[in-house]
Amino acid sequence: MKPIPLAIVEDDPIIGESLRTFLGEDPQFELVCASTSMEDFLQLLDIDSRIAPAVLLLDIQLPGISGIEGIPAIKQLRPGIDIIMLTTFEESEKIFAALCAGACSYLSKRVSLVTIRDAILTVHRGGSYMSPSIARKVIEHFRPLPKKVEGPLTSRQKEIVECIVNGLSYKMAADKLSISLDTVRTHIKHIYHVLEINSKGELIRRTLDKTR
Amino acid sequence: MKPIPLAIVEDDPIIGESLRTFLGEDPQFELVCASTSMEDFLQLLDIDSRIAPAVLLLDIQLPGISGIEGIPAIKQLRPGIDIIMLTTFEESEKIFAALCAGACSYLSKRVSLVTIRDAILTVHRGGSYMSPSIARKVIEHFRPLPKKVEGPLTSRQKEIVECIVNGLSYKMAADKLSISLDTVRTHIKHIYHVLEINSKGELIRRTLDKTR
DNA sequence: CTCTCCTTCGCATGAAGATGTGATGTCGGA
DNA sequence: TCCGACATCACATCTTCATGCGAAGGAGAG
Repeated sequence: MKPIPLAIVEDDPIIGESLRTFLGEDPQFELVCASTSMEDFLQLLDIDSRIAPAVLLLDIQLPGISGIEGIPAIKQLRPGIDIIMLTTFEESEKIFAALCAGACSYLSKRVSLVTIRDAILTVHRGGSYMSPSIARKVIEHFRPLPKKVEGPLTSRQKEIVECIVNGLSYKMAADKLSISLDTVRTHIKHIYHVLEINSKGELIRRTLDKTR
Repeated sequence: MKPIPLAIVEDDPIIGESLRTFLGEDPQFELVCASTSMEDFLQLLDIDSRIAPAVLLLDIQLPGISGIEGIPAIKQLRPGIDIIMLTTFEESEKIFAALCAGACSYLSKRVSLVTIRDAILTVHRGGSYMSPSIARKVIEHFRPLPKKVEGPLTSRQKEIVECIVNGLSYKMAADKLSISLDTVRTHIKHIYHVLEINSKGELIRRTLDKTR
């Protein structure tokens, strides 16, 4: 098992030192880089392409460019890198923003070094750490369709629409639903009247807009 | 602290019994309902509106209507309910589908009863349980815009596409852009070739999918 | 300067869609 | 039992699309 190339960006000297010591001595990791600011880190990655950490421990609160703001740049320089955010406080909004920006996990700095070590291993295996509250927020965010705008269409009509939106022609829809082409036409006519539209394009747009 | 009204839908008699016993004896919970099928559970909720569990333990694999399939109906009858999926195997795809459908957490049946109890409490406090692997999938799913898919279209072609997606016919697009109908056709032909599609519908879908 | 890409336009044909009129059969409520 | 909503099918007509072929002028690269 090759050691996991690891990078740390942390401006707090005490926490930084403790991370470097603990993780640096662990043969599972190879500490390839330890910066105290986003600027330094980005410059390092830019000038030396050999520095290719697999996992990055990143302080969310940094002087200058913050951890969150730096994520896009990091991802551009090292697309495959897994980023674990280190947070002093569990500020939901910021952690959430970090996840959106491209972080794949986060940890409170108050957790034990062993936990951090385990988190790195987990992330490197393709997993992710998430606290219950953040997990809930994430779930609810990526599923913003609890209130389904009840379409005034009958169930059969919805089936027709689904076929059309999925790219089927009238003929193909007719085959799929085992009805005649003319019946499909009739349904479409009714649907257009109800929705007050008059083209396939509008139907697709309308449906796609509401679904998501 | 009032006990948390709890419901269980689990067809496995052994697991169901162990859940009912352990959770039923815990004063933190009030077991208001324990069904062995989705059909039974939905009927119960439908005929007796007094049954209002705050948290539902739901087996993902049920005879008849599965746990996942039943979630929308459950949410319709009891919109505020928090659903914890119980899974025998950690089938990523199914768990993911469940989360999409409206579950807010999940647990392997192999975890301890204490863990299940804690999960219920966590979920009821507004949190969520997620395993590392699922957490990672979720994060990556709801953030599908790390690589901005640069449309391989020329600026003129993008104008054409915009017209079409906005519901204009070729004729209307031609008027709007002050070019001839045949020119619009030509552009569309090129666009179709480049995008490897062959219908207006696909163009609209593709464009709408990428934009958001 | 030649070559390629982009934009513009024309013509032609067959397929797909939009829309009107009309008909039959089922099902559930008034 | 009659009516209305829904689903099914047919025929007709006109519009819109998809797609092939061909062509000309301008901008930029080599």
